[in-house]
Amino acid sequence: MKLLYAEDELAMSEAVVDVLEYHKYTVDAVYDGADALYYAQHGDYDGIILDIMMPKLSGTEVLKQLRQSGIGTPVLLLTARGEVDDRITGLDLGADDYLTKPFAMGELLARVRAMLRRREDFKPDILSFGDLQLNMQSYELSRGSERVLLPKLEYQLMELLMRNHGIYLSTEELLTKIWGYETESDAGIVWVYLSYLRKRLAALGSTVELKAKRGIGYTLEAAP
Amino acid sequence: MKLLYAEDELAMSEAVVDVLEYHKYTVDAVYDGADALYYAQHGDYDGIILDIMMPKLSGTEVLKQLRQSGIGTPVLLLTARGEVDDRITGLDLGADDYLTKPFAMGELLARVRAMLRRREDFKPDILSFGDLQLNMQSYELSRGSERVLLPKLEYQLMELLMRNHGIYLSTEELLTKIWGYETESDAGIVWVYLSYLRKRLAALGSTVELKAKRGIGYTLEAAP
DNA sequence: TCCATCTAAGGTTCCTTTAAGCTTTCTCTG
DNA sequence: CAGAGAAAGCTTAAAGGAACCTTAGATGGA
Repeated sequence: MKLLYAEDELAMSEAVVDVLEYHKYTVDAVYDGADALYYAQHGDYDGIILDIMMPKLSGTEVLKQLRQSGIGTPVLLLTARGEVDDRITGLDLGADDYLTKPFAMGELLARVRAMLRRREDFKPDILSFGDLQLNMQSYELSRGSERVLLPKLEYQLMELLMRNHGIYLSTEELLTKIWGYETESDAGIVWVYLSYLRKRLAALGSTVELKAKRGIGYTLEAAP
Repeated sequence: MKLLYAEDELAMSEAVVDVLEYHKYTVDAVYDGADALYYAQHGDYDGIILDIMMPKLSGTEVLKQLRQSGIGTPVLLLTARGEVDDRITGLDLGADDYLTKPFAMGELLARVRAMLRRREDFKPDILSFGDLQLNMQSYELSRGSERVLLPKLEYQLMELLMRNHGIYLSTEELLTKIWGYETESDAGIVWVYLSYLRKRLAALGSTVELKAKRGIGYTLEAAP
């Protein structure tokens, strides 16, 4: 799950990013409204968290322009106490939720989860494919009674592959979807993690194979 | 989906090309009106994006000459604010849509999608011809329960032939459409791949034949 | 100190291309 | 109209290289 977080106050931003990343989200942080708009339009995010008070472009303005350009990514607005008018404006403009500063991290997480769930219509907590189950709460990959706890990146890669089984995802796609829009890493890092995942599949004795197709990409395949 | 994008401002061009390619379009970029016209007439594009203000030949002039030479490829015009007259001219000349600069990338993408959809109506994920099916997501060619996973170039060739069954495609046409407009390879490589495909058809026991017509080209034919 | 992540390097595989020899079809000429 | 020659088309084997894979060890944060 990839989030964009726009907040101009640096200390605040770092704290929130830490918490979100700890909870396995991929987070791109930006520090003003102009960047927020640019990233939201160019990147491929599952959700956006916008502070309202920002340099260059306010959060509400970013939201307005986003919706005008036809981008429906769910947005959570952060409002300072007393900015009630902005809050109302935000909801009118198509925000999915708002949160008043200061807030508890737990509450932010709950709102983010709710926001993402709401959009997906119905998001089960367990993803299945072949003889495998991926628990999205505990990050455990299991086959019958065998189970492993996946590290963050392996989990994200596995989730992406399971959601798109049967469809080939290119190295570049995996790279930008997991490592972020403007990572400096190259294809090699993806190969390393694909290799890690194959090892996991083998260790679990799964019948699921991670297939590569030269020049096309990767996909999961369940042996008969 | 293959797009031609004509824009003289380099920074702008690069940004847009990035976004379009990220969204899986194949993009050829040119930087003046003369090139735009040449490429549009000689290449095979699903859509064309034309800036109006360009060196050598304006976007509207390019559009006019294109339509005069009987090329109906959908065109999206980019107009700077205030060039309203040009915009109207453009629509009269047969542009499919226009977009005023500056624009949001999301909006551009939406317009491009709409433009292509308008022409294509609906694009299925499975191409069928005779007793064959080609799965465009898994790259599998199948006849009943028999199936093969095609390598990239064989797949592209098969897709092209299936889309144009009954129409003869010349060696040069196949070469430029698959290997690209300015490849150094020659006809021989096409023959090699046609031969590979024949082998695939035989292995699947298909009734479909890949016919050659000397000096004309190739097409698929389903035996009764 | 442990664990997740990344870098680097060497190894492997499969796709693409080249090249060469063969067959078929067309055309030109006697 | 027959036959030679040329051009186009066909097939296969094998080289070459890019894409892919794996591992070991470095790095850095908790």
